[in-house]
Amino acid sequence: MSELDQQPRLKIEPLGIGLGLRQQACEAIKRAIMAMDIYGHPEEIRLDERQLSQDLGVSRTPIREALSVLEQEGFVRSIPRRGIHVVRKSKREVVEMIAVWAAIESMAARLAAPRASEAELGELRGLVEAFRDDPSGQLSEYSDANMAFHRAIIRLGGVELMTSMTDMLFIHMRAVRAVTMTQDNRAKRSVADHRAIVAALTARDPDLAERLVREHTMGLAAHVERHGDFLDTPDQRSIA
Amino acid sequence: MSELDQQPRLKIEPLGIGLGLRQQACEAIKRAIMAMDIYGHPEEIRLDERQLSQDLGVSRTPIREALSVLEQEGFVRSIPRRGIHVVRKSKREVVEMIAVWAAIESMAARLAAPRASEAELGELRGLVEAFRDDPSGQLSEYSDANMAFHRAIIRLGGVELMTSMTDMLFIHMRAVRAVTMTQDNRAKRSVADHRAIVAALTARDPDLAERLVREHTMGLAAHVERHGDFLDTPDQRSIA
DNA sequence: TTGACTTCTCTGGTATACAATATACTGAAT
DNA sequence: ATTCAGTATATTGTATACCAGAGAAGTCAA
Repeated sequence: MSELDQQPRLKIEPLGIGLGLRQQACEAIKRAIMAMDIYGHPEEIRLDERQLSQDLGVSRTPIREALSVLEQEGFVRSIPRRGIHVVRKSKREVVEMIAVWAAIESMAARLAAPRASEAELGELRGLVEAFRDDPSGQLSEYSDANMAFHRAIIRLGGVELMTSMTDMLFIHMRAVRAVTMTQDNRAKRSVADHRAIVAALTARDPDLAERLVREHTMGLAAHVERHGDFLDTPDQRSIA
Repeated sequence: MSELDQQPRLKIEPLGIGLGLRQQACEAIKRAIMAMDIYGHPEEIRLDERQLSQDLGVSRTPIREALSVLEQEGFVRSIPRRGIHVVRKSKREVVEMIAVWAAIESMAARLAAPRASEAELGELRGLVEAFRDDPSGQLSEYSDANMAFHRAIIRLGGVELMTSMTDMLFIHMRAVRAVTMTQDNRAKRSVADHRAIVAALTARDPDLAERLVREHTMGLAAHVERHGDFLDTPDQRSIA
């Protein structure tokens, strides 16, 4: 076994092969979907299997399998003979996703309060204090740090399933984050909430940590409920 | 439009057509997986695409797409040129699923406390009181009623995403339920817990309802943590 | 002029054929 | 006898060809 270390082995990356063409197509399409601003233009975004297949240079078969996965993940919706289109989450769906997120993260915070090491809490504190002053100027950076903070709390809960499930939710909410962050001076208040959450975790208070996380995230849900009408202004009747 | 009503039209169900052959295959395979006792025999359960295709009478293409979905849902795992096998959830994975379930259901209970109508609470009470005496004799029936109770609470939360997400978790835990129910006189204590939960909801106490649901379900998680070693006795090294 | 019917085309759904790879078995050489 | 290598087979991954259904447009009749 020790030969593995001294072996030069020119670590060539299994580029393309070995990972399955389906996963590549899946990732590529997912990136393409996230790259475009779904909520920017109001018309339906349709996906053509043949177009995608010749764009990616592969056959339709892996494209279709990738689209199956994406449909299962909720990114696209396939109507039998009508086409495949990118789903546009309605306000209600976004609010529901935030509620599930709040449920999971608050439980994670409860679990994290006794579990987290001092070092982990230190990292968490670093994520918050980097934007202790008004983050309004660097909203994009703060948005990333914000997500990193919440993901860190969930990770500290020690339940990997929570991490994977919320990661999927976060991907969906990626397009919504930026907009909500700009409204209503939420970024500034967010920092204060985060500091209180870290304090509760440092005090090893599960009940308080759980409550703060829940109220913080459910506050976002209420905010989207009030000001998130832009999500389904065009027509959610076309989907429903 | 009124002609549609008087049209005899022999309402034939779109059996096979109209729903997509993929979904049918997906459902069929899922049912087959759930039908067999996964944790009964220790050997790996392998699935052969061609076998499935000729069993179901369709080509391999829809089978493959169905398996893609099932893999995404966590029922099967596909190793590139090695085959597809049914996943056997490890004890850790089951405990994590229960923890996520607890997170979601406790939040649902919190939301349900102010929302639920008296009629809905009455139905809930009916589910509990049907087994007010010792349910040890009818464990199978009680197991179903137990699941119905928890699903009802989550439904009362009013967040549909919670229902769909936990339904997926429940499907996975279906094989585990029966075993855990028989151990340690859990069924009897379960009834008492459920009655307390209904009382908290009836009293419109969100905090108490949340706490009771959480402690009840996390108690199950702790129970599986202690006595659920049968889940990965054979070899979870073959997967990991 | 308008409405209904027919046809054409575009799209996704399905099936089959082909290619690549991993495993297992067999043979030979040491 | 044991081990290594090569080949064969089995199984999955990919591509292409074909089919069916839905929508739109055009034409004919009232």
